[in-house]
Amino acid sequence: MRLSRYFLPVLKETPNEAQIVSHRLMLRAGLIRQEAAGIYAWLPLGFRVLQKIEQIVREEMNRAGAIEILMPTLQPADLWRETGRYDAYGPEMLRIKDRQDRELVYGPTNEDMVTEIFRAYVHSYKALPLNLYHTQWKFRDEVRPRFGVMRGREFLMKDAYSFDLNKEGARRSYNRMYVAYLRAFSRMGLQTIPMRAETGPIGGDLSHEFIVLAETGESGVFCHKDLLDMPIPGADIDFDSDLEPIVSQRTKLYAATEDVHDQARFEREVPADKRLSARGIEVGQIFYFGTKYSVPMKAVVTGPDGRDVPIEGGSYGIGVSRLAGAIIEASHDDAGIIWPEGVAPFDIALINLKPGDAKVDAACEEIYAKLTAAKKDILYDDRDERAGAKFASMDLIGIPYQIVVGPRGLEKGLVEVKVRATGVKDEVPVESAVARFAKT
RNA sequence: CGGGGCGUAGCGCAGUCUGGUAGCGCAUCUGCUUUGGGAGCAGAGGGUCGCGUGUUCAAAUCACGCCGCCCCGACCA
Repeated sequence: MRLSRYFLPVLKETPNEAQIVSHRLMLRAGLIRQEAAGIYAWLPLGFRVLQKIEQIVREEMNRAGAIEILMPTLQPADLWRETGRYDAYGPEMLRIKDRQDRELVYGPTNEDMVTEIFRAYVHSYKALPLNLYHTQWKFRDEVRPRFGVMRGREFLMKDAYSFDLNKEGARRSYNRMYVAYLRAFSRMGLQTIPMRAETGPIGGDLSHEFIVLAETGESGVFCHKDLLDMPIPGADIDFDSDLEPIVSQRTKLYAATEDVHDQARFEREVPADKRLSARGIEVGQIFYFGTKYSVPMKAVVTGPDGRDVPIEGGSYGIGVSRLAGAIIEASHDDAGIIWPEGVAPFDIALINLKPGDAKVDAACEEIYAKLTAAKKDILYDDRDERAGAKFASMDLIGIPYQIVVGPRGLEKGLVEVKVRATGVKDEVPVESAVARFAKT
């Protein structure tokens, strides 16, 4: 993409509504535009990041055996009356009437609807386990939206729903999501720690929040430091195998958010030098809720013994739009965003320091063409701007690598390759710059 | 929803207390000079001062009402 033809409205100054660093940087780097309290438009660069995050989540969900669908944002109110949630959900749920006076809600979540879909088609235990998911916009009319996309009212969420014949099956489904989440967040450059979470009226120990440690996190968190060094399961992990060892290796160590934190137990179970008290951002939550929806909605399957049983369910959410903010909170410096490679809007920034100079233009065009042919996404700054302005905006938008091409270096046949995260710069011949990125 | 704050050009702000024909910086446009870490000079364009009602000869400024946004708390992907 040539920057001269792109739409990248970067701001030199910070709009005064933004207080936390991720919000400030998202506005300054031209990722989002606020349209109302807690409601944002995604500009080209931000939309690319959102799509990268969504795609990683999709790949890991598919790998874990979940099946993608797409449910609507608007849902009939009657569906919510079946489970009693129409009244229970409260003013956080946006209620709408259409021209025929039919009642609709803008979905804050999809347990009711997915259960409706399930019961319409699935009647045998042989079809289980089943896990259906989608990534769709949600609306929750938060009392106090804040921190940009970190706590918006409209937000993009991946939500998955598992259906199993019994508790043992549900546990296996839960474990699959647990492992898939570890992998997904890791691919986004995030270190997450699964922590025990509130489970609601169903109880049990089957709910975890996935927490990213960050100073600006909304909740206090407490855990065993060894959780920071746990290996992430590889792409070759067999999701049909028994995942319990991977899960219990973590769950046996203390980890809790302040909501469920037990200081006495923390001190009893964790040696003093292993105790970590910090702040964190919740980027995902998984939980098992049993027959909470299947009973009222009569989502039953016929078991091997010929009797109908309500399915055992779980749901699993990832805040896709929130992740864009959370990643920035976890990865930035004074100059701007530092995108991890997996979610960067472009792979490489190509900076032409002197557009109009035949040799510099030719070198840039060659690099641009070759790396594009190598399937790299390049943001080519071909604008007629001063060098300083180009460096500053590329640092701000945080593309992981910069290739800087100017007349001074080209005299010696060299271009500069800069790593955004470390600031390390190498002067290398054009061919090696291309080779360095074309091979991976 | 309780408490606090803000709304003046695309962005950041001054002007409001003490009413008198709306200003600064950045950005934008034109020209010249510059050109390896957010350039300089000269010129230009851009505002029903959030909206409404009232007070007044006169309202960004005073009064009342409304709307929007931000921050702190109670609640949540």
